[in-house]
Amino acid sequence: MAETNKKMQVLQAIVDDYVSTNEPVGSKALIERHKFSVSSATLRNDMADLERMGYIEKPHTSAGRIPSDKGYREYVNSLMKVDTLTLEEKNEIESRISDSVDNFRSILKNASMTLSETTGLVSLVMTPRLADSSLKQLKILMIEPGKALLVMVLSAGVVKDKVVRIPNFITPEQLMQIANSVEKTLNGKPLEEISLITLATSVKDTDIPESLLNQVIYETYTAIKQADQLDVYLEGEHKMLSLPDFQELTRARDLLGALSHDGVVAGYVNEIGRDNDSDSYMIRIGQEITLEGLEDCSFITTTYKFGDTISGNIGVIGPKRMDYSKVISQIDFVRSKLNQELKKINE
Amino acid sequence: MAETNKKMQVLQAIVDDYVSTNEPVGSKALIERHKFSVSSATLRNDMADLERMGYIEKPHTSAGRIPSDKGYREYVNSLMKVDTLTLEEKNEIESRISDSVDNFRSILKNASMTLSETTGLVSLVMTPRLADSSLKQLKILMIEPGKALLVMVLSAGVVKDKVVRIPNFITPEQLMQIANSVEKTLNGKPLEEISLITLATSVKDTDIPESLLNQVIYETYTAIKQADQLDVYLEGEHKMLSLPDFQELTRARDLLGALSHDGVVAGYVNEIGRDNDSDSYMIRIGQEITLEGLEDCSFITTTYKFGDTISGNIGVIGPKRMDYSKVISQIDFVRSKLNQELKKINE
DNA sequence: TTTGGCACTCGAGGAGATAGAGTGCTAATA
DNA sequence: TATTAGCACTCTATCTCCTCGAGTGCCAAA
Repeated sequence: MAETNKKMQVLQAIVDDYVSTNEPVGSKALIERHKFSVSSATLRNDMADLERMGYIEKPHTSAGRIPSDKGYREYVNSLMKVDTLTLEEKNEIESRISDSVDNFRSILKNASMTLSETTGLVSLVMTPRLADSSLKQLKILMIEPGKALLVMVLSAGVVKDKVVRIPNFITPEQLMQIANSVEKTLNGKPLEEISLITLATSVKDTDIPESLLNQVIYETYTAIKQADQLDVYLEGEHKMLSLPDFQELTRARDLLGALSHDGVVAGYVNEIGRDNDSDSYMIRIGQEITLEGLEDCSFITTTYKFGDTISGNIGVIGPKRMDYSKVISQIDFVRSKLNQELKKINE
Repeated sequence: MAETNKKMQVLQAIVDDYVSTNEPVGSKALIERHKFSVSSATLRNDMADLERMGYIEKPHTSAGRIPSDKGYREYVNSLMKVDTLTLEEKNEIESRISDSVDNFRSILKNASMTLSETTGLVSLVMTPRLADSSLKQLKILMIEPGKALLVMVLSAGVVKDKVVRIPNFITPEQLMQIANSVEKTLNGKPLEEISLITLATSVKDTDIPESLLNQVIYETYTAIKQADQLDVYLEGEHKMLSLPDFQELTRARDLLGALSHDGVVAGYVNEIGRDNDSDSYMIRIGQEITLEGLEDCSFITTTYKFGDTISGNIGVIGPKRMDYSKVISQIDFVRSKLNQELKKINE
């Protein structure tokens, strides 16, 4: 066990070095940079073992070693030390975050940009999953004959609206009547429990012709379902081009191509974050990522909170070879500031 | 004059060839591809003249010629022939555009993606400039004590909303009263004419304490001003990496870096499109573009219409070396379909 | 178990050498 | 006077060859 421990120290040193230099690390360089009390030959033996165990690999015979996915995984799980941000870093983040316009979307976008700037990587902030929030208020306003505005206030204060088409000859009074019934039934209902049937029964005892009702009901229903749509703020894609990891332009091309499907990326992040206790970090490394074109990347994501019940994802996408502990602490700080900021607008 | 005409034919051939091959074009290649009834030596003389006149230049002594910015400009202004899309191309565009969700933002985004896909370049679609539209309806809804929702319906059917903070102790009735006064004054007013003073005078004969009024007025004012914000849908940045022009990664980096400031790009496009009669094309080539990092690009933009009065920009950003006439016809078709689609949702 | 020593491997990068496309210029031609 | 053939020259892209050096694995000694 003691010897395993020793080997893990070597692995840790290799990952640290490789992350900071982006060069395959050899036994000699390792001795120089870290004060191991053994010779390079001994280290070579350990490294050969680590390779046999699958933690590291060599690009070619006469090169140093680089961590494998498994190596990174081990590093992330047990080896890396927690990094703390300097005061300047914190101030920088704090001042960036705090000068958002006080509007939900801007705050998220701003948080995403801040995160990308501080990490130098691609950042990702997603709007909250609303499926498990509930409808606090529903208003239907007549805009003009044939058109109405549906305003939904969800729990935790998110507001969504949609212009919907209604029969031309519905009068404002009739609409109001429908609206009142619908509102009464739906207010407070979790979004997921709302179905066409709930809606239809809510208005069945009015004296408005059914043909009129149906269209309004249907439009309302789709509007509610659409409210749940995930938006994603992906920032800093171009920063990947500056990293030594994606200098090969075919790689860079594939990478940016994959990132351009932000919906796909968001869906994936949503997936891996689905049943995760909040506050913890989801980390996916290299081949663990099942998205085409992102096999050389790592995802680090966590959740931010908006109100008591709903939460969204925030994180970064970077090369496998990234400073995991630093990035995690950066995400962590941005996340906490984001939480504060959101709390502010939510009273 | 006839000889100038001849030279211009040569210039046209050079641009055509260079655009399609991306290789400096030499006198011999030119003879082969186009049926000029002269020898390569004669052509060489003409080319030397064209170079003296500034229309073409050579990368180095023993290479062929490439068009200069001035050369492209001449080509675009007078030489290129109008391209027409094939039926398949039209169908492709049409089917893509027509399956948008019927919601303003989605339609614009979808148009942008379609344009990027068909041209293979970066597309750009901006939300309309609303400054010269007017406020058709203003509604203020109480969400909960201390918070209200401001809904603005602008001329041409655009809807904007914003959650605003109001004094805690304002009652729904008081808010309604304020709202009524404000609505009465503002309805129909062009956004530009609305000022804090207009707002303040609109409510001065109510019996609500001024301190309450002020905050509501102020929030309303900023909300209205913010409604004018330009959004931009920039799609397909990564496609630039596939073009032979940006194979040098420093170039690619600069380019994508510049494009990542979508606000700046949008501002620029807005600027050049400001006083332009609709339906015409704004074309900016190479150095004509005053944005850092985009000196090797060209912008082609035009306007789409939403309703009778307001309009937004649509266009592409590509390398100087692009098939101008083809791209223009592609933009044109997408634009016309977009106009149709927007008309549909606007009744 | 560790270490020094040694032969071996392989890629990065530099130095020529060559081919080929293109040019400008001159002198002959219609 | 405009056009053309011919020719010397230029420059880059590409290929091959070579060397350097970091790194390895393994063996034998400590």
